[in-house]
Amino acid sequence: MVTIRDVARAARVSVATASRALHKSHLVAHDTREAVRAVADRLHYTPHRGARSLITSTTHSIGVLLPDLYGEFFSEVIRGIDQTAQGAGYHCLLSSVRHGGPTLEAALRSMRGRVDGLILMSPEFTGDLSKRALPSGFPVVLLNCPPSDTPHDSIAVANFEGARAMVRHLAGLGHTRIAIIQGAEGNFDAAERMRGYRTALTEAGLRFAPELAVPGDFSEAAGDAGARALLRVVDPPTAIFAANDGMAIGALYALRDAGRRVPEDIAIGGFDDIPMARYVEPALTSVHVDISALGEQAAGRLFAALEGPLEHHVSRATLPTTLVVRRSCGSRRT
Amino acid sequence: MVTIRDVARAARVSVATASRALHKSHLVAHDTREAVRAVADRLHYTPHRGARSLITSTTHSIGVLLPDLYGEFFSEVIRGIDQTAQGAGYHCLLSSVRHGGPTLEAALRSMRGRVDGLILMSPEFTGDLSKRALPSGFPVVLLNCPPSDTPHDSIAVANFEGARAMVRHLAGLGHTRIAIIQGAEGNFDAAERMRGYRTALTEAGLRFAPELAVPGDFSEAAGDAGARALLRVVDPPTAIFAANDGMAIGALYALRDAGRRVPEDIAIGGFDDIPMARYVEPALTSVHVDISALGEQAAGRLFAALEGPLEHHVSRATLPTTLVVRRSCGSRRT
DNA sequence: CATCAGGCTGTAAACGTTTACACCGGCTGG
DNA sequence: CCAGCCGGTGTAAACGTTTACAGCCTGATG
Repeated sequence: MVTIRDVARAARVSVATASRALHKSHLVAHDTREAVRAVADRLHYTPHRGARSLITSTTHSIGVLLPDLYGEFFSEVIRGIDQTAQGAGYHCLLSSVRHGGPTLEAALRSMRGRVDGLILMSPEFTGDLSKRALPSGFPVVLLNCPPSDTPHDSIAVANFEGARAMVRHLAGLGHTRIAIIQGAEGNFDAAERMRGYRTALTEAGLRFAPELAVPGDFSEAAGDAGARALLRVVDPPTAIFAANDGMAIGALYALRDAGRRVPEDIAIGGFDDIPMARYVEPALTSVHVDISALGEQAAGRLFAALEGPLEHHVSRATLPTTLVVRRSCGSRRT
Repeated sequence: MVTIRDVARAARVSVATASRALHKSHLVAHDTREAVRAVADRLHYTPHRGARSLITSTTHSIGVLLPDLYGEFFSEVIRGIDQTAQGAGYHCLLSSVRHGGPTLEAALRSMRGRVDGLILMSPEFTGDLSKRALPSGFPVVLLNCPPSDTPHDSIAVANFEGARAMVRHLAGLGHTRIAIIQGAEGNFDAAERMRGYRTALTEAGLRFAPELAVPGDFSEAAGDAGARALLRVVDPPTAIFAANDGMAIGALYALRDAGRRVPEDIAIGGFDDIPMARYVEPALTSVHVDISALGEQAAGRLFAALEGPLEHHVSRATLPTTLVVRRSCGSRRT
């Protein structure tokens, strides 16, 4: 391994000068600087990050903690984060907290000392984190986490408003029996979408019917099963709001299989507006979320906190959603 | 920040004993060890990774370099890698090499000194990497990269065999005008699938017709456009092989829009077998790839090289694919 | 001419670990 | 009773950086 000492020796300067030439350039004479840089280049010198971080107590990396990774949702989030991080000269240390695996706290511990800040996405996160696992004042941005009293920035998708808009739209089309296939149990996004559903029902003067709210877990299979269950209730729904597009597509499959026409017999709406939504048959009405923007903003907030930790006050942002009407809800052709 | 000195002082032992108590436990008396650990716990001590890596010249992280992140393909790969890495006590430093962004070499440089090994996925990778950007002997596993003469392990999906099996199947159903919607230009996966397509044609006694090979880029929109183009050729195809499922779904959309029935008028096959494939209408015949296994195996190979660098010889593995026949190709109902 | 400023460079001390080496008892075996 | 071993512990040196401090030289100012 070639160290800065080797560079200094080869360039016939001291290590101090070498170090300065490489990144505090204004303190060193022009010729010396160029000479050192040439030598460093020739020797393929790369500074040892560990040693540097020992001195500066900074790593130029951020940690990204996600729940189990699946679907294009996460790759979009990661893309947004990574893009912003690269722009700021940071690296992303990624870790997923799987259900069976090590706990959130263990994951946090293992990241301590490796990262300057953290983006934590944990829709099932219950709240009391920073107390134990993190140095107080450690920069953290919460992504789609349930609100908590911890003093951290947070960014979330407007789940409530999006779901509400969808259900309001369905009600506006004259539906009175509107069902929901819910997201995963204990999931914050799922809970918020459910809340939006109920609120929209009330606002439309409709009563919440427990038999029209079936459980799900965001998978296509759950949408399939959910739709089948809904077809069996005594006074079946004329519209179904699936808490994400995957389940909506599963539901489409089940309805087709049962001989129901969409949207003529029954309307369907999803959530997320994944790219595929407009290509299924019928094209899926959904709630559009700019997922990579979610990642970008989270990273952006984190870097803001990192670069200027002065006068930082906790912010809670919400990423807006927009209703995208296509054929599956029957309002008009798109 | 609480250091090992603090722990040592609080436990009334030397730093050496403290250090040993924490991970070379057999060298220290039972009581001392427990005492030190209790203190470390109470103080929330976490070792400074930089300092440790300075001594051991090891980081316990691996770098993961991916092309632009999109679709569920990548989140699956990452999932597989991360899972294996966590099992081995490693972290993943993730970076994507975007088209407009910094070059592959820059990305490699920025990872130097931060990671013990590297997983590089770059279907457009041209070959001459290790020479300059990496210390020689640095453990690298290549994922879906074009074969090169660099002395690195590599793992790839059996693109050629999968595509060949698909096209052979279509030919076996009696189709003689079989088209392909190709993957991205310059992409190795795409090229291999194309090669499988041509080989299968030849094996079936069919002639390659250039007008039946339209370009694409793995996106739904490209599948849409590709299918429309294919409908316009003078003697249109009776079967289409789309180089991935996204394009196949785009093609389904276009065909439906043009009033063609699938599979009665025209058969369709995809590649990847994404979860959604079985839920579209008609259910999509595809080539199944266990994507997360790809990541797992890559990580596995890397750790094998890291833990025991002795007697390591370059290996090239191929992840098998299986043809999944569903309704879209018309052979039978599933 | 003496002094001083300021640009440039070098010396050496830190940062938090791990570990080679030395040390110190107490026990065993001759 | 002594030599030697061994389990348990401490001291201090390394790892590769950054940076405070000091020093040197040149040129300008009094």
